Amino acid sequence: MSLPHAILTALLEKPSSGLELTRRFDRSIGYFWSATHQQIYRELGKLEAEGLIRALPAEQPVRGQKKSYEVLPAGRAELARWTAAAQDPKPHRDTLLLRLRAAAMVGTAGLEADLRRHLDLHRQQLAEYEKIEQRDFPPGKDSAQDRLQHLVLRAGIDLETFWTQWLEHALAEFAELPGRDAK
Amino acid sequence: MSLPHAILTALLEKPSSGLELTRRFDRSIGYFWSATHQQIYRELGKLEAEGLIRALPAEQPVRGQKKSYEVLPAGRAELARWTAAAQDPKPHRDTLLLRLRAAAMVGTAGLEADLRRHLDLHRQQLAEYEKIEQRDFPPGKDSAQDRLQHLVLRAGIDLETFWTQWLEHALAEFAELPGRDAK
DNA sequence: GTCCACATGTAACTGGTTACATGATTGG
DNA sequence: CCAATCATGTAACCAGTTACATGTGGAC
Repeated sequence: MSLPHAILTALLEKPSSGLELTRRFDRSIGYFWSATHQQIYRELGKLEAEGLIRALPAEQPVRGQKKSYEVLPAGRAELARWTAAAQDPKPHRDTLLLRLRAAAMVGTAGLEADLRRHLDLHRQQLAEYEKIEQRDFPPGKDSAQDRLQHLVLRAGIDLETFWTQWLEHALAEFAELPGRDAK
Repeated sequence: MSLPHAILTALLEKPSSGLELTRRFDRSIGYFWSATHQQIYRELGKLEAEGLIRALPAEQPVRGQKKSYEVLPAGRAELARWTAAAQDPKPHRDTLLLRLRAAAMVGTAGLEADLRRHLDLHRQQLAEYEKIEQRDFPPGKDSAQDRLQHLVLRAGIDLETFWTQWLEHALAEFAELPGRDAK
């Protein structure tokens, strides 16, 4: 039950239309909560029906016509409630680790190439985050909002750093494995 | 499409019944691919129907009676195929980071307590992983299988280390935030 | 003989993904 | 006026979650 709250957050940051939201879910917010445009439109409909957001301009119930939304007080209240409520961490699901464990049983043939590819992807993501950090968080900016958003970005940077290091370590191990395609 | 492969891996490590698998998905495998017993029974049915696994002993189609499975050659082949196939990383979804970003808009009231709770949970998990590392991977054990499994555990340890550090950092930031319940 | 733990399942629901449909606007 | 792009949506499907159902076997 987090997508609606992700959308509320995005709309509080800036009132937007469905497509604008979709674009922002491809960067920024999407870095830790991804969503497709289909999900977003579906959810916008629900949120509007529940009275948490409303369409901005003079009614435009026309298909193909831009429709922007803003958060209503009830929406802000719901987001505050949800943010403060205790939540248990969701169980992990990581395919790459699973594949490594599978490789311990059926052999590592073919896996190495994909590890390299992932390493590359993580390096790119890391570079992107670091660019964002330099652009959006210069030394001066440290209001409460800035600090919190910076903290989130920091998590992204540290996570990507972890993955690149771990993948480098894994590839090094692969290199000195006895039977490269061991049963 | 990873649950069946998680089960195949677990069954290759050791033929098991549904409940035994469930227990192992609460530790070990479950640390990076969790599953409930309902999922597991459903999937065991499918895998058997597809001829990737088979029930072990003299047919026991009795409810409430233990039924163990083993992997068939076709199952092993499918697992090897899947392990080697290129796969794109799945989009991230992290509620805690989302809540922090929401807090930048609606205030941090109430969030701090839950961060502390999460910090505690991650510390416990880290301690558990480290215990497992000492127990299962003493200096001598370094066959190809051991190395691969150790690599997976290493990822778990490093991830929990990252989270504990990040949460400590986040809590420190909270402590010196100007308006503790800033709008 | 009753209770409880072990063991296997069914059913309904929710959230995310994939594929497709449709209208509006703009540049050539 | 045609293609490309912007923009909003529908529908079918799939995986994971939650709630519940049912049977066995041993302890008391």
